[in-house]
Amino acid sequence: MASLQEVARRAKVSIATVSRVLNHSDKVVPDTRAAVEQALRELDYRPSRVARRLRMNSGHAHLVGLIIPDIQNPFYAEIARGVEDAAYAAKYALLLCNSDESPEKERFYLDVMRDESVDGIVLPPFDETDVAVIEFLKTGIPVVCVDRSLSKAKTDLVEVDNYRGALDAMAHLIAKGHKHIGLIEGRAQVSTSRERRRGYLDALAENGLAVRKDLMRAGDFKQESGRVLANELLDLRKPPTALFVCNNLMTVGALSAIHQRGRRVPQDVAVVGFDDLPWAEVLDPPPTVVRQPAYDVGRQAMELLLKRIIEPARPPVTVRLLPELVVRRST
Amino acid sequence: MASLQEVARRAKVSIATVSRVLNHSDKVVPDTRAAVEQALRELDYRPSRVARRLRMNSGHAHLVGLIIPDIQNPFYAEIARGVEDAAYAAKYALLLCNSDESPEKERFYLDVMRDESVDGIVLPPFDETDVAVIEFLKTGIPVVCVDRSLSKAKTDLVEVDNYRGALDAMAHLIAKGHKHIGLIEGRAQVSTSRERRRGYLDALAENGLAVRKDLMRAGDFKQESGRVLANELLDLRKPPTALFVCNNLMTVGALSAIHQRGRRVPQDVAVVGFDDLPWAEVLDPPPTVVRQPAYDVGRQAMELLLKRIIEPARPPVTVRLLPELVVRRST
DNA sequence: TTGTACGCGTTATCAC
DNA sequence: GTGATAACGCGTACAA
Repeated sequence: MASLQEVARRAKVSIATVSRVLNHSDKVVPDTRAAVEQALRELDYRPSRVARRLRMNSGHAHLVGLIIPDIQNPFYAEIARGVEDAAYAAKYALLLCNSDESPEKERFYLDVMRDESVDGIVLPPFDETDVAVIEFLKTGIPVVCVDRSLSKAKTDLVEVDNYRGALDAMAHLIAKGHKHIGLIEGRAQVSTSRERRRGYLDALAENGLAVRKDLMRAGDFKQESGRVLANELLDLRKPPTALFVCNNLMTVGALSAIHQRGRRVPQDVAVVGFDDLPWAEVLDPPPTVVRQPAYDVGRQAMELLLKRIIEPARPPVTVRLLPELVVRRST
Repeated sequence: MASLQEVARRAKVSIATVSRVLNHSDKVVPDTRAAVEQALRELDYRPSRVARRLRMNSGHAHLVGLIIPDIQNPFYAEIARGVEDAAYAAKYALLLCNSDESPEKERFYLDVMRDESVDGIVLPPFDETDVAVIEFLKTGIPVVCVDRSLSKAKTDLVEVDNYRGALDAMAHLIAKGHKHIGLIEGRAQVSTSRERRRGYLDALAENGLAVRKDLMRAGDFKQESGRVLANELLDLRKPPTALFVCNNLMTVGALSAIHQRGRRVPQDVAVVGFDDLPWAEVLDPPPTVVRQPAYDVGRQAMELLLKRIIEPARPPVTVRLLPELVVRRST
């Protein structure tokens, strides 16, 4: 744990000189430079990121935060991976936190980010009006939203065309002849939910299909709610012949509910999910899904963040990526 | 971003007094305390974790590191979740990094941990002789190993009884009448691989079954290697009738290879995996696995770490958790 | 080209 | 009880 002081002493120079050979490699004569470098090596010197961060105003921490709702959700894990890869490529470290879809945890970690003086953060806001995030913007620390957007603030944003994805999913189901399609959506206040629901409704309307309110259920993005809501739907007097399930975990829940009832997919009920599932090929059945390019979402978000750290005043940009319908055997 | 200075000025006291009302709530008369607290509120003061960390020697960062090989692997995601929950409960933030089973990335993040002066780290070492981790121990920053152990250093450790797990898996297969059991293991230098292989061999020996070297293959813990090695084994002149696959991702790879060849599980080949798989009930077939209590591994590791942070000199302890054979329909 | 000295925001040790 | 003040390790004007 050698400090600049000790290195300077050993090299018989001042700390300023040591600092100079470390940073702006300018103006230092080869001789002293060599001496300093040797001392550096001998003491195995490593600069303290903490002291550096305290000294520099901001944008030099080489540390960014990522707050995701659930690290065990493969969709977010993939985003995290994209962010991580881009961060690592730029030699940035990542303060990764798990908000558990809980505003309190989100707020706690947002505070940590601020108190740690990170260079920026990326996160999917809890919902469209996430006050904790809005509040955080005041710190001036750059924020890039991913997946979900904020309604009353403009930040950099990387999202997927959820409306288009829902349209594709519904078109596919309708082409298969389904007229009664159940919707299992997520929390209504989340931008992705709103867009997917809009796609569901528009697809119905454009194809002259009636909207049945009893076929529309809202869950919480978790597996259990997919199970429960699928059961509710299938218990209906006039059950749907197909399900459009708006995220990966709820799709698994729905699938397992259908299995448990001894019904067959897709013969008895067809299912289209949102988000691809890992190991889709060994699922029973391999599910048809709207695949989101989650890795790219993360990667591009991090790249946007790096640009903004360098140039804080640049106008916010929105990157909208295209989802892709992957037809497998659940439809 | 108000500092102690500004709060002090506003409350017309010294920074020492402000610091006192914040920390040791001792010795400060109600009047001044009230004034300070009001200033604190008005300025929305938040202490800088960075400055605090620079000042305090160690053990007060309220920040710990977690380095895992692959955040997209559900086993590690579950460990991470356990660590995270225990950390959050103690109001610690987590610097979570993804080493990608790469020694260089591991070293980079280890350096970050050191340079950030974290209070401690938890990680599964790359292998038994992981030099980067051994080196890191010299910093004096507490290290808790999870899942995998170090052969030439004693640290706190939370592991699973891998030998017992392998024994159970093999006993199950042997009871089903299998005599030619293929082994797909991970990198040999990893403690978990060694133990599982030992279980495999001992089970064979104890049941008077011959060891066939051609039935033993080593992969890299990733899905692709499971696929490739399963194919190699099934291509054998005398292929195994059952597979013992030593981690989750390789199990998925093996399963998909078998599917692709049009063979049935378990009729043509039985499969036991190590590590449970999420959504096992919707897999085809639901796999029989040796389930590791990954969440508890993470939780207990973090609890061990917290204890060590408080009491750095306590003797290292090893916690060994029991795995559980979950019999489903792949055997 | 190199060295001195200050400040970043804390905590802690002294005096008063 | 409270207030100066000295660190912690670093970057950088400014002086030499």
